[in-house]
Amino acid sequence: MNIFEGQEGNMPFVEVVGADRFDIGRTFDCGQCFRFEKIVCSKHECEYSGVAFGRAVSFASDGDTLRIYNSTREDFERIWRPFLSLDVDYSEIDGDILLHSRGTVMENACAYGQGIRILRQDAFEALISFIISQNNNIPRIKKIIEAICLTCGNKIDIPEEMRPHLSEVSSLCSFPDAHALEQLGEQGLYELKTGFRAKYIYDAVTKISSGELSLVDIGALDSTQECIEALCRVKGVGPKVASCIALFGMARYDAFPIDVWIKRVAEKYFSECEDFSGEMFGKYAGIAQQYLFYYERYLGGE
DNA sequence: ATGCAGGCGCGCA
DNA sequence: TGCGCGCCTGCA
Repeated sequence: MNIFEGQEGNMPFVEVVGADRFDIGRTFDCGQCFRFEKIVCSKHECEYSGVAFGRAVSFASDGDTLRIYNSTREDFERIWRPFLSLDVDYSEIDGDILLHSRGTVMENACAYGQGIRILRQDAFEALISFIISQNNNIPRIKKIIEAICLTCGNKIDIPEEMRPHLSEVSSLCSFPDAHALEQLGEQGLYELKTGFRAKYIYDAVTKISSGELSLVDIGALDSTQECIEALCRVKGVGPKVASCIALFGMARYDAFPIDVWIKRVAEKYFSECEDFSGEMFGKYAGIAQQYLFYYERYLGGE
């Protein structure tokens, strides 16, 4: 994997050549993050852009070349390489998953989802986003998150050359911190159409800003099970949401979120298993889950 | 129109 | 301890 830097007017970019098992489209379209959109009229084969870690960024691919717009080399090393998990060996992971789950279902799912990367998102953003996701659909989840960012996130300045790489729906605001959300109050959160989740979000942000709950500490706990239990102390966070936060916000690859799609997978293909759980799939169960989820949801399992 | 969308909390045996 | 129901809202 070779890294190059370049410049378009005032906009720096980084080019990554030869990234193995990395598919932008699948990574950003598999439902793990809510602030990235496909750029329809892109001059690249595939391009997704959005906001993460307080920066507007665009990821564009042509063959095995990935271009990251509006990023310096330093940003790439510090933010985008870990965010995209480009330092993780997915051939080893896929090998381990297939070792644990022999059979055509997992083999097909693994092939179909080839190139999906579990992003390392900001843990706080993941906490709030997945509280919002409960009993909800993806377009509305995205709408609510955008409204939250627009209301109390910080405006992000971008070089003019970045414009064509951004989606119109992007508010160009950072995801707010716990303090900013707390200022909104439960009522303010409710007015952003969060519905019955307003009290859950408010409980989360008050626990975070008071220091009662530390995502850094939770992320450092020994076992993923402990992480999930600690996250479940927030109202409105149950096993599924906590597993998503651990998987997508803390790189706990053994966290295994069980949602309706995975329940369908369990019934359809693993009905003979008495105790279907993440433990069947080994230390990368969460990534196996993502393959199965993507396979069932976007291919209908056929 | 009614059911549903990547769940969870609560009340009730 | 376990299970069923109601929930904000928008969309088909």
